[in-house]
Amino acid sequence: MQETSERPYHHGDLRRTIIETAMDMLDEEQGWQFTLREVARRAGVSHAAPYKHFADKGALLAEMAMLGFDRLREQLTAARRGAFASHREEFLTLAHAYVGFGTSSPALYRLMFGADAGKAPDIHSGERALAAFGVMLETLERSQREGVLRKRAIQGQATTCWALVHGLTMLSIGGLLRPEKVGPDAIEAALVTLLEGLEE
Amino acid sequence: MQETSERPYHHGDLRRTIIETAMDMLDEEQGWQFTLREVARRAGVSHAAPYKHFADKGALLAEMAMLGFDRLREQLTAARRGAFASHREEFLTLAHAYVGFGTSSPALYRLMFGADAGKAPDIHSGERALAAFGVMLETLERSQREGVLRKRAIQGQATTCWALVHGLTMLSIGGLLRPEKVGPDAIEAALVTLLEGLEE
DNA sequence: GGCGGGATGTTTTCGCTGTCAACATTGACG
DNA sequence: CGTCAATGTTGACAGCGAAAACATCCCGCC
Repeated sequence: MQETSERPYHHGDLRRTIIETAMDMLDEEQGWQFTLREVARRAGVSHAAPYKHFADKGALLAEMAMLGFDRLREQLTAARRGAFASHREEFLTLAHAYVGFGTSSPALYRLMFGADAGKAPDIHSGERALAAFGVMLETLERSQREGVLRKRAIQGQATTCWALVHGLTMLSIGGLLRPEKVGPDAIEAALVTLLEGLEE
Repeated sequence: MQETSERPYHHGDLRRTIIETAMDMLDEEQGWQFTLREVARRAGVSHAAPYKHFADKGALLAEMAMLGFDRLREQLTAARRGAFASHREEFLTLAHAYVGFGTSSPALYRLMFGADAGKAPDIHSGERALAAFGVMLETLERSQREGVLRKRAIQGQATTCWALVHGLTMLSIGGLLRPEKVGPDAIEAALVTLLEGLEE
């Protein structure tokens, strides 16, 4: 009854296991400096096994980034599902969901927008990333159609929102928006200020 | 007349040379994956020489990030020196200088705000970094004193500005604000929208 | 039923890296 | 003039990403 060596030669679902293990390490190490060999070790396979599923480490990171965009989209659509008293409340909820995603998965968020992601040419043009951005854009468009926002080029307004929220997220991740530095409600204040610039 | 071996045993100013070489490679490789050994090679010294000046690669990167904050401060103060027709013009000039710094030194900017920088605990609390942030803060405070802005907590307004500008810079660096994607004046539009939220 | 090939995993090997320790050279200061 | 600290060099070590050669297994086809 020696079950230590029961492991079959083929893992069965290594690709998924590798991604999950790598995701765990991304969180633990707060960065993607983790070793592909260590991922393999944790997954219980030889150090070269991952190369049967990913051309190189960059390919694995790219896949992880995509997964990040999927999760972001899910989290945003989930946040939008509620009933809102006002456009303003809806906007704020969505924005907080976005920032919350980043602060609860800081390393993943950084990976999604990092320089390495930019090297894989179309990470941000792929439909999985665009779907996430789309959630924000739709909400904005609807608000504009209903006359709550100034009628300006929607792209400009979307850029403004996105940049502000992205900036808040990044700064927050970096620990630069801690309450003792910028006050307790800095994020909320920033979002409200943005709204007042957007609204009529 | 063999001047190849004229090199003295001691370099004379290796610390500076290493930093400059590393800065060059930071630009070329669009990231800080460059090799310490390659830096040494280019500097014409042995592969271990850098360790006489930097405890490890992280220490070199931290010093480079500090240098980045120095440059940012210089660029911002330089931009502020002109004469401005309005507070609005001054603000826009400053903001463009900030974004311009980031887009003309993308890898350096990323390094300054990257996760690795966050590991060296006080990179963003050191006076060199705070001096850069201070330029923006001063300008904002002056505008508020002169009654151009809503009188709200200055920290909240500063956070808003900083987050928006930081976000614009990051997105721009990532190539996500290219004119064919978000229109030609997206950055300008975002800044104006922000101003309208800040102003009375 | 068996067999052959493609997918998946392992082992081995390579060059390279960051870091360290031991040693060499030099200039400054007693 | 001698010695010491700062600075540079050489050589070593373990670990890494990647590729090549080899092993195992599952699946469809005869």
